[in-house]
Amino acid sequence: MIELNNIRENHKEIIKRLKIKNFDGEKLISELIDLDKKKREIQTENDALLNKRNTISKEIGNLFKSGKSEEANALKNETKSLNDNIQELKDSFSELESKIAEILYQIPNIPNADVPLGKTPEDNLTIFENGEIQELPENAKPHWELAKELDLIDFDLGVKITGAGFPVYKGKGAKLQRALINFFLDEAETAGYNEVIPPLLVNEESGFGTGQLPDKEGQMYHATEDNFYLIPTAEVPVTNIFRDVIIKKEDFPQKLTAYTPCFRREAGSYGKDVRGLNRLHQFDKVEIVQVQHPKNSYKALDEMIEHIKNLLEKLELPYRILKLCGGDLGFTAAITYDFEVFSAAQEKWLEVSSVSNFETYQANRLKLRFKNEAGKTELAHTLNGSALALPRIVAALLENHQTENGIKIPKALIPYTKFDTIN
RNA sequence: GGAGAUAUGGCAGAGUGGUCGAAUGCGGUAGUCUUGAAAACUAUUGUGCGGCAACGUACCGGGGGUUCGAAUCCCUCUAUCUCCGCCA
Repeated sequence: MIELNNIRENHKEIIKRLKIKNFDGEKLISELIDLDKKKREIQTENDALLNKRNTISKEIGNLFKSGKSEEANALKNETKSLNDNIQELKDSFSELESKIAEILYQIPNIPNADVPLGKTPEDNLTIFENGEIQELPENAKPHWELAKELDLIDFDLGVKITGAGFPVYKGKGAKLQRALINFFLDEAETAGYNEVIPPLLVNEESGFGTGQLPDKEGQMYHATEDNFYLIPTAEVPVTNIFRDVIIKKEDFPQKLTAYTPCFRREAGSYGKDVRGLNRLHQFDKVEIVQVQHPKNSYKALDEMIEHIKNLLEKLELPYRILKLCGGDLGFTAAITYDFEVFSAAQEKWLEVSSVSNFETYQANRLKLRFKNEAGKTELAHTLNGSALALPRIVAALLENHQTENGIKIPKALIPYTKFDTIN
């Protein structure tokens, strides 16, 4: 969430910037400033009372020690009314505090000044395009047909075992998954990321830390018995490694990568868009996460973009990079770049990666800080990106690399699949 | 799942009602000494909130209670450890 200090000092600028996200923060923020002012007044008042009580208590102690119990008992009465007062102030203080928190949770991250204006995905800015969009043979098929014919993925079997959106990968289809995961992890390691294997279920606190909670619990599966959530992305457990951490500045940057399955409920979308691998409830993803000194976070973002470009080029897929417009930007992101690959047989672009800088928004929730040059604690910046999400990559690989003799595996991937064709 | 024990600063570890934000040791930082380093010595060294600051205030696993006053007493939750059971 946004830092209260920042809102106190720059509320006009913040309201203006939030408009890029099509978020009207005027009312909430003025309410916030009001509550904050009241809260500080109460604290000052209460601190003075507490000070008084502490002083008196000490005196009582001393009096008892020197045997003057009558005087001590007289003082006791004095603290009675003080305590009533203190309790009252304490109550209104915590009430104000929770009201403030509640409002802060409702305000999205401030978009970077560089974020383009716009309301819908159509307004996203294509900033880069690479790779030939190849001519496919006349009888080119979409991936769900290819997957069925080649017996790579069994969607119906998944329906039987669990439900729609939980496919079963078989034979070379399963091996292709494993190959991609290993390929992505190796590439991330080469780029300096340390691999971790985090839990796939997280507690409530972790959900708050990265911004899935409150309000967005609908996207997550919830194990109510133990109040755990199935992770929608490795971002959640991996970023929460740094919850409540003060890192040494020489430990910057922190670069982690993790392969995990991801679970998304994603209710409410039907039809062609969710066909085959386009949208699943369970899918595999390799995530990259960075914790950075604020000075370097945008450099790190560029580096992450380069990393993902490299992956797509090695997979020989035509892709483009979009800079998300304000309206399409996520709640917690300051800026986001989406990577899309072209699905030849479906004749559309599929999102395969999303790279974001959250600046201090998550760090503030996580209390992820470092000591700056002046010795003060300061919030770090967090970033993450998919590198990459598997299903749509698989879809694009099948569709784009289909030939009359089967599916051709890109050269970079053959050492991992140990086969060069699927037929 | 059953029984018992424990939870204190970066770490180890004292502290069982007031003078405790907390002894001591290790570690960190700065300095003295040294050509330099080590050793030794000296000082300093948690976090949040309010305040320009002085300073005030809160925090001893979390929450609640008793008390004029709680790290210390009571209740409760959670985590860890040991033993038993079960299991991969």
